[in-house]
Amino acid sequence: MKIAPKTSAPETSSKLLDIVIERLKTSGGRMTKKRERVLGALFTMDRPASAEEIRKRAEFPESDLVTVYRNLETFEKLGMLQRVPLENGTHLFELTAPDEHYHHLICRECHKAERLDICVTHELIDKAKSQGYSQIAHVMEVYGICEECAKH
Amino acid sequence: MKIAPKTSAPETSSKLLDIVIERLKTSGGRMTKKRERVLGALFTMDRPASAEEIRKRAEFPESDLVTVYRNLETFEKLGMLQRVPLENGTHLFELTAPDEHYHHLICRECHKAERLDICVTHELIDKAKSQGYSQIAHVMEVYGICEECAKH
DNA sequence: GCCCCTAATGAAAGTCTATTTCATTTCATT
DNA sequence: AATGAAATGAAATAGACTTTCATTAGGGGC
Repeated sequence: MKIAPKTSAPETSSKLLDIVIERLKTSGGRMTKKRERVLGALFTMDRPASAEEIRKRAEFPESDLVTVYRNLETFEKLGMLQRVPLENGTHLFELTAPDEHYHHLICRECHKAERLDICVTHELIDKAKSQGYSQIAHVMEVYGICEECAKH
Repeated sequence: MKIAPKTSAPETSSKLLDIVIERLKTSGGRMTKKRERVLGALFTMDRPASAEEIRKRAEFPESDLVTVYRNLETFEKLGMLQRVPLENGTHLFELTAPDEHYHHLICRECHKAERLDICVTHELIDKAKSQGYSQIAHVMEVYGICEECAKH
């Protein structure tokens, strides 16, 4: 399956679902029953969730966790799914608008993550404090391919 | 081993090593030969490194990776070590000034991480671009204990 | 210097998220 | 319906990190 390059398509009034389906077709992907259920699960979530939570929400047997992972990977490559890193090295997953990405306020204990609409560190922390969060920590890391690696 | 509360001690001219040792003693910890080697490794690093890299630098046999992890955990609890999350869910580690923390510019390929002195997202990205990084992505997440969890 | 308590270590097994392999099934296009 | 590639299922694997438990060794008190 080839994955389409990330184009900032003109934002029409079509829903996220339509965009996903369109991108899927464009890239040679198919809409299967399982994939529909995973998508459905992602759509009903109001916050990022773990692969395991998504499996349950899609009403898949435990053995189908691998299908969830594979679908998440697909949506990620389509530029419509974001991986939210937790402090323990695991991830939550969430559908996004095309090629968008979000930041979150994440409970260190229950891992509930809620989306934030600001993107500046001290504002984020103020926001967290004002919402009653304690023991606040944050990560902000920039990833990229360095010039040296880009040559190879 | 009890861990001392994070106090912002008045910044004297004492070196980082002295501070680590002092905090260690205060919290009931000991300075062992192995710990000295791990600390030594951390001190000679000019950038965050993986536990495995630290093991090599400390000239430990492979079986002592667990000792590295345990020491990293100790230093982290002392408020003098930061875990830098990578995109793949693993971490790099780096000594920090007491209760400080840093952000980094990390190569998505070789995982080389260099410290940044700015803390605002768009500035970070501009900096990354100006340094020739490509395929730039970043994470900025805020972690904390939510009010609900704090009650339990 | 010697005791003694407790922290730290060593070895090995265990956890857990996530990925890979490969045979089989299923989609969607012709 | 036939066909070729994509998706799935089952099971094994990867890999970072943790835990258990017996043993060793700091370092304060004497």
